[in-house]
Amino acid sequence: MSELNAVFESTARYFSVLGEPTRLKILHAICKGERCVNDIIEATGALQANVSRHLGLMYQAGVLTRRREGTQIFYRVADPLFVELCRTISTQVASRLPAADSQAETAFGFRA
Amino acid sequence: MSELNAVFESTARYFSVLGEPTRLKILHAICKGERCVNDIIEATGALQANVSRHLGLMYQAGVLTRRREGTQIFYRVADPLFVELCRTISTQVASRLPAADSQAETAFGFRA
DNA sequence: TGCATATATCAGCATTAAATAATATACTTG
DNA sequence: CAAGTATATTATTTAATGCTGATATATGCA
Repeated sequence: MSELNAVFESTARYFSVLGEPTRLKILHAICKGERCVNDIIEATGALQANVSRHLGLMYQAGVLTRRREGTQIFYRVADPLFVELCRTISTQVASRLPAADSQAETAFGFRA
Repeated sequence: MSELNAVFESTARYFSVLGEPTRLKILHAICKGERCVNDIIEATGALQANVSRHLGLMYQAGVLTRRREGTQIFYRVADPLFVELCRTISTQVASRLPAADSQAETAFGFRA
């Protein structure tokens, strides 16, 4: 029974990875295919150090995958499940948002 | 483009609801069927006030559903999807946990 | 070898968000 | 009124974020 606590805490940490706007922005930026860090920086408008930290965090959590090509590194979502997850939740969440319904459909490539 | 930020923030808040060990413990406690608050308090070992707050939080987030019967209130998971979600993630997460594999199968009623 | 580019990492700081505990109080129903 | 829950308050603590800036690593190219 007590060992389950470890599972709960790890799982919580996992969900927390997805519980941050900037990281969702990053996921959104690469949900249609891999992108190099520079592209992600531009897409999110965040600072390089911050983007790198978030990418490293998501990579370690197993949400993202890396691939090096020359001097740049391409990130992609490890499992399509994550994107679908974000899409599902964001669609449901957006349906409760005032007058943001139209935008919901563009998040995470819904029907894009 | 800027309105998407609202979606990202709401979605992040949503995932954050699942990103807390005590709340996952609560979900685990009621994943097989509805439970009254007292049962949940016992199952989690948390204080009544805290449990109530977590329950209220998850209820408002749309994760839980309420039902009153006399003086007690029964909570249940709003959508089986959530439980499956937790099960999926916790199973994957637990597979990386040292020597906790056996426990993973009991979390959120996996193969129970 | 040496330099430039792309990315990662680290440190320090200010701010904010959230959790917990503890306690008290209010509400609802029988 | 009693039992079961919800809510509110306060204090404390923990942790995450962003920013700035500096530094480190890896690759490619001259």
